[in-house]
Amino acid sequence: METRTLTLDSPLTRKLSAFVALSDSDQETLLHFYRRRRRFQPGHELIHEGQTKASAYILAEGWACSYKLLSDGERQIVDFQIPGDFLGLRSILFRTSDHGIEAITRIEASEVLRSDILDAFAHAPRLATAVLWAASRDEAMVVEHLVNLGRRSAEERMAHFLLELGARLQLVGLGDRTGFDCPLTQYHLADALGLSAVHVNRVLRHMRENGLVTFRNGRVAFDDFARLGDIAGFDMAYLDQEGPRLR
Amino acid sequence: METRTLTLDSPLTRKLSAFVALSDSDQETLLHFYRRRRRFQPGHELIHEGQTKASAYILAEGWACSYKLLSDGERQIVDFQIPGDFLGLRSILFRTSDHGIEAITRIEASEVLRSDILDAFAHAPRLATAVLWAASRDEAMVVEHLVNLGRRSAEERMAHFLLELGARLQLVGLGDRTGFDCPLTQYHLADALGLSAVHVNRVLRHMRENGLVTFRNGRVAFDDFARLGDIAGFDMAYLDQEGPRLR
DNA sequence: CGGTGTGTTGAGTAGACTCAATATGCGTGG
DNA sequence: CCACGCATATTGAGTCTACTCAACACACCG
Repeated sequence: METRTLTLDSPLTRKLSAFVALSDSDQETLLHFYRRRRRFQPGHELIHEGQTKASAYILAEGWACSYKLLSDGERQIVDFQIPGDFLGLRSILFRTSDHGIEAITRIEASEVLRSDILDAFAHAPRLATAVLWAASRDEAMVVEHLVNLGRRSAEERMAHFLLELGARLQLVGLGDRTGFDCPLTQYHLADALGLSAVHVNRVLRHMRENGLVTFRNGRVAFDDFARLGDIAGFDMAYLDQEGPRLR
Repeated sequence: METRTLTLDSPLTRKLSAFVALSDSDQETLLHFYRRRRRFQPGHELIHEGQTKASAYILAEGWACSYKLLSDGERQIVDFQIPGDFLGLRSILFRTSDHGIEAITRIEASEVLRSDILDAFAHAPRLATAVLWAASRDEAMVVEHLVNLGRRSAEERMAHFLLELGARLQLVGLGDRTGFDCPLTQYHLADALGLSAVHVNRVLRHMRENGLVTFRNGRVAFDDFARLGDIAGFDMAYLDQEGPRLR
């Protein structure tokens, strides 16, 4: 029954395989993405907004975030990236990057050149479909984030955000129902949730005092998972990943 | 110099050609997408949130919007679709649709089945790359919308939204520097911008009285394009479409 | 000619913001 | 080992943006 001879257990291979059945040759092509392993310090800007010729990366270790800057100096964090995530895809598909990407912790990542991607698509066409699928799942997360900003109160946003992050981390084995380790500052939360840092602090205090969730010393602890889900209206359907759909 | 014998001038062909040079055979495959022409009344729900087995559509005429509903009955409009736009791609890539799509005006659209897409990707692999490219451009718009909701004031949001819509309509010949015809109600604007309908009304009045823009009787008139762009911090780089990039 | 959808305006409220001061923790250099 | 600086977290006070509720205007349509 087992037709695969290769069992490449990289996070990316696993992620893409969730959408499209990849042949051995497809998987071998993917290997090329892991040739250029890099290491970056916290705060390092991997991709600069407006940069031309940018690379993409596959995150192996640590946290990063993608963001856009506004003319008045404020910033909006679009998404956080955790181990296994692809990062900066749009910045290689387009001439100039429409967003910046910054390391939050010390990170390890494989640099993927524009030519790596395009060659891969040319030699292993199914990869293009697989990447489209993965990119669409990322887009679904951005859309949910957008709903969060547009129609939810500060506390609902926070609840939703922490639950989504928790769910994503669980998928890669970095958290469980009780909580997860989290290197983000309240400024990161503010920039992601469209709030002021001061208000983030107040909201966190309120939620802690109400026995919902405790964010302290780099750890998020879910004190009442069920009630948190109620407040957030958290569905999780959009994070859905199921077995290979295309043979 | 001209290697193409086919000149299929559909909006979608033009859009995809902006990213990837399509062969005659690719373009012929695309033709299959136009077999099932449909017509829908205003308010018709083309895709229901949570629907399984949904189709996608290519919009030929009229306006539509994609949205998500919240448990309390509110809705957040994620994007508006205008002629030439692809609509509901994520709803066929995933088992269940994470968003709804509704006709705003009477519309004409070609229904694209899941199998149409997947067959096309199998027979004309470059199409998968082209669609990935187009989907990424759409994602860039969603990201800019997200920034709008997270970090801009009501007036800035409105300015940015109207300018973006104007720019997109210009690309398909449905508007110019002076303005464009717009079938949206103030409720649509409210649901898109994360504001209450009452506040949308006030903001529009304020902008009209300040000689910025006039939205009346189904027409948006830019009274001071430059100042509007200043207020919005409108860049337009993310809408960028240039000649074929991949041969 | 009344009903329904849309737009308009006023009055009062509340959630989130800004400014400002004060902790707390950590790394570096003396 | 202590002192200092810097980043982050916390709390208070006052303000403002955008919201809710409510009333009314206008147009289109059956």
